[in-house]
Amino acid sequence: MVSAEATTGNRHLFRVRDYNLAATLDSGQAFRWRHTDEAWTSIIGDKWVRLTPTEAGIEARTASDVTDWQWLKDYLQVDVDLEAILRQLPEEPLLAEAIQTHRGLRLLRQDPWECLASFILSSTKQIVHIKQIVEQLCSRYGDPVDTPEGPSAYTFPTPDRIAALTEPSLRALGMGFRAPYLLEAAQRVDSGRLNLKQLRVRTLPKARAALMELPGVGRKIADCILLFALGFSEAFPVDVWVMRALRSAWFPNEKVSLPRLISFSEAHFGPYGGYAQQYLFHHARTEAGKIHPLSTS
DNA sequence: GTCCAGGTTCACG
DNA sequence: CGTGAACATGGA
Repeated sequence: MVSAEATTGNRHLFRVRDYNLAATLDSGQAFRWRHTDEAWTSIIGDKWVRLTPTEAGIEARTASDVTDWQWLKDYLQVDVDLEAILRQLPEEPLLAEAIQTHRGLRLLRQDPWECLASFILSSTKQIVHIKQIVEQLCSRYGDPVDTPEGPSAYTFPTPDRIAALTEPSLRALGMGFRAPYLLEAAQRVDSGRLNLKQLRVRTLPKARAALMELPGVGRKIADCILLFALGFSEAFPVDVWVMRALRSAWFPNEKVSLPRLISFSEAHFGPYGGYAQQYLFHHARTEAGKIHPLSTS
């Protein structure tokens, strides 16, 4: 018996409604997706993937034949009941507006190592630049991947590959003071001193504390890994954009410190706060792009 | 040239 | 706990 989704070959249709592919892949949770004529292309694990939104759902295409598509189903989180999650978020104007504007924005389930390494490189960097550095890292130290045609593609380099590098060779990719942080993280993961997969089955505070033992990983970056890779949907990364959104919408003309905003978000947004955070973040960034950078009113 | 970017760390009240 | 400076680099 063949189920509706058991397509063999290099194409597969994920029947899913309410999935905003553009918002999901371009909202700063993953850094390797490229948008070309209606489709999104990236490397997941060791596979080249192209995704196209269609009426029926998401059409996926790979370079070579695939028999089990579970890895991609997990990555995209197509089985998540988004409506049920959104119903559990507080009903407030700014959040409602963000959800309305970017209806169908989802959270991905990424590889923990790639997510950790990428966000170590993210601190005080614009997303466009993070993408550039990540691509440099992959093309220089990743393994080549089969593609249908076009430019060559590479995997995200494994921890042991990066662990064997030197700080200057990483700095040569333009990552600046983040280079020693990435190197140290790679060495700890490679040596087994940090077991990323095991963090999934720990409590959120313990998993967060384990991540924050890494140099260059504070509360915000730790929460990104917890939310985007380890499945902790209550994690709520507070970056500059979310910080501004929280201050303007929840604490207008009040001086609220970052630690207070963090404890507020922890108590206020609940078990799926991470979704609220991602809507607020994406909404803030896209709204900012619509107005002139210098118009502050 | 100036400002800012999905922050973290360290020093100091 | 709260604040301020330093940290590299490049896009706007």
